[in-house]
Amino acid sequence: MYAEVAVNSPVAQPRTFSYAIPQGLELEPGHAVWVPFGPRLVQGIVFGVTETPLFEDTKPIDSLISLYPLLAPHQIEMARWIGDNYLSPYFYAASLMLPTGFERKALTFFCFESDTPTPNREPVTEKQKEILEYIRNKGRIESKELYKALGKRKTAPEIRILLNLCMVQKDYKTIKPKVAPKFREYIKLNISPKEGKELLDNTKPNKQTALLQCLIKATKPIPATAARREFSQSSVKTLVDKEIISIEKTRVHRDPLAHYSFQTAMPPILTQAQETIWRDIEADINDTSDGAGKVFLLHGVTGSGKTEIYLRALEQTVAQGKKGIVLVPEISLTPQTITRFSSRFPDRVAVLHSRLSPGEQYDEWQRIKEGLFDVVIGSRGAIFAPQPAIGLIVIDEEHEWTYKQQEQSPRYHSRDVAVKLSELTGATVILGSATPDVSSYFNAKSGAYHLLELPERIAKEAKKELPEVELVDMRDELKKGNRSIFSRPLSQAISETLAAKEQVILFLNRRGTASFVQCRDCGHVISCRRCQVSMTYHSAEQGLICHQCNYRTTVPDLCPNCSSRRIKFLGVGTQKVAEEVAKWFKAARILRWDRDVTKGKHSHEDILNKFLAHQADILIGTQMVAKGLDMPLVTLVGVISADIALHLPDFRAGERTFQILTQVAGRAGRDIQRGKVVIQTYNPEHYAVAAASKQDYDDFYGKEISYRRQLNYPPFSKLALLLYTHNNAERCQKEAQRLYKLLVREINVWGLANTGLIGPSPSFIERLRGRYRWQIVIRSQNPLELLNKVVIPNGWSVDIDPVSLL
DNA sequence: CGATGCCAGAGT
DNA sequence: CTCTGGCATCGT
Repeated sequence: MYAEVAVNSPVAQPRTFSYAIPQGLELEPGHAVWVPFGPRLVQGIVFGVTETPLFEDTKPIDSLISLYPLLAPHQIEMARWIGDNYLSPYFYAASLMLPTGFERKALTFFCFESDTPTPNREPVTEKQKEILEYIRNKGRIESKELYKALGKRKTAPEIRILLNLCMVQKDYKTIKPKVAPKFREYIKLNISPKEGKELLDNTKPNKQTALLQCLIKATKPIPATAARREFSQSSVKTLVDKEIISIEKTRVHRDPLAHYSFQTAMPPILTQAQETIWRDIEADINDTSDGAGKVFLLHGVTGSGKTEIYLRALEQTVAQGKKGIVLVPEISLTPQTITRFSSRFPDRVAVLHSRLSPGEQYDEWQRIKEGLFDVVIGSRGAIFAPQPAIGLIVIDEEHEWTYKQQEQSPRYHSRDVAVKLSELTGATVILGSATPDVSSYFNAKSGAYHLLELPERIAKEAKKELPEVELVDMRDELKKGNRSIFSRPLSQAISETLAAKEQVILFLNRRGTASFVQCRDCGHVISCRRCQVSMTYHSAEQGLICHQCNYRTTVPDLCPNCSSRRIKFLGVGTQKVAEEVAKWFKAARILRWDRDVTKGKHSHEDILNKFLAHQADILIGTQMVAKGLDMPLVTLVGVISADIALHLPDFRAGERTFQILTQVAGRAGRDIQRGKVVIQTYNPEHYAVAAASKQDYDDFYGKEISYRRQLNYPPFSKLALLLYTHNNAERCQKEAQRLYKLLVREINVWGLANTGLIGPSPSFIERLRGRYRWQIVIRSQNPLELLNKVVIPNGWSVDIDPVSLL
């Protein structure tokens, strides 16, 4: 029998490699194994078992890593799908689903075998004798150590000859896993309490008897470390030697929720609106026939009760004997959120996210696989939790781009993985958002997903109303001589709110560093006439560059729109805003919340708690302040500038702006007070800003989707972003141009008329960590058509369905 | 990824 | 001619 194995190596070409299964080894798909690969031993995952090999000259599998398969059959299917669709090696795709710390390496050793060459041919050279002598002295030596001592360049080829002559032998040693189960030693009494008491009565009191006394009285197991500390090492050891006590190792679980306690909560009664959509979801959860589950897109404004629907759906799923996975954005994984879920499923909730320690991740994974949890709640990667019998997947705030892995090789999107998972397992999927991703909404409208709407906030009285939004045209402010970053309506509103002892959030959408160029009089932004994206100012070249098509131009002296001379480079950060606030509102206590001040593990929590406790009046921050957190005392939200994200050279700029403005506006007045939102902008007439100020998703969607259709952007096409990075600017550009030509040729050869290329052009972030970046975007109905025909050269990264083109 | 092989350029 | 650094290639 033969196994198809995905090996831990970045090879993309053959996706699995064939190995012979040694006699007596029972293998199933999903087993983890060690296999010889090239000159060393690597880890692999068995993807399939066959009678005949797909490759003639197979080597045998070295050994088994896990006694039981680590992956379920549907997970192997998933790994295949991820590998094929995101163009990543199968092993990397599979390792998303493996426990933390699974990946290990094997060391290579050489040992002395014989003085005489076995196929007795040529005499061994002096150099070979020297190496052989060295190895003989050491007996067994690690390859790296040998190379360090004798020089790799000279030694490595000679070693190969010595191996061939059977004078030296090679073997491997696998290093220990980085993460392993944790054990704690407990003391066990080997005699009955009665015998113990008798013993105490007949012995003179000392440390040993004190310990014994303690053990007899104890109601729960006593850890050995505590006993040694309390009563001395030797007394414990002596009692062990006398066989009165023994030390037992017990597996302990590193539990991220160990320090929380939850009160059981009862489900509230659903509102009429909730009840209506609930029936659709309930029907699909109860439908246990084979085939894919439905994908629901739950579009509901902030405070409309989406979470209660998720909880209901989870309860129904559990009632069907199945389990659920809930994804929330990393930033929302607060005690608030976890409590909400845990109080409905006491002790049945596992959490999984990257801020847990490796040990915690490992233990949660193990226990999830054992089926101990009804609900797994976590961030992006939790979609791969080994939850048995998945019946429901919830993705909250589905429009969030943290669900897309961007930085590392399987550049997957959790939403798309969830949809595939539903296909494989029949699980129901609920995607929830107040501002759905345009592509998701399109899918829902076109019938691929099922659209459910919750149009109203569910609360009493004033709370039910959405906040009042005021758009402030900053051009008017300038005309009236106000040059500060606060418009008069905003500074007045801040004063009033502070006077009422309520809280303010100031939001600044500041991402990246490059500025855009804007006319101070008419608000006109210089943009590329071919791509309709704003052009970026580059100080090095003192000019403007389009990051989509590399079109270059100089900064005009006069505004092309109104001929004003007042053309400015724009860009203000949270730091600057904080300084200004301090200057203008001297009495206000200010708190900043952005990436600069959230380095530590609990810093998010600390800042939030401080603000919730009203130890600050004004919270100034970036995206983080916009997320779905309840801050009851906040009655004013000020958006310093709605425009920065708007002019990023990305076709999703409008969507981003709309989402972030709508989300941040939703922070105001979540309690009894009616909230107020002030949005400052130079583009009050821009559809994304205008729609956000009305909190009107349909209006925004209508305009955005027609723009996408017109310019053939997703969802009307699919994109793939090819990125090349290099230390040398010129080589980077050359390589990008070379691949571009190659791609053009392939498109012509295969007649892929509907495949378009955008670029090559420098990335918006031109240089990152000292490396230059150039990119090419493939745009077609299916970029894989082209990508599967070309071998993407070394050094390029491929991102299918990129979430950003920067 | 890590071993290997090949090539060009520097030092002899 | 050898040594070195930089690469492309290979791996079942």
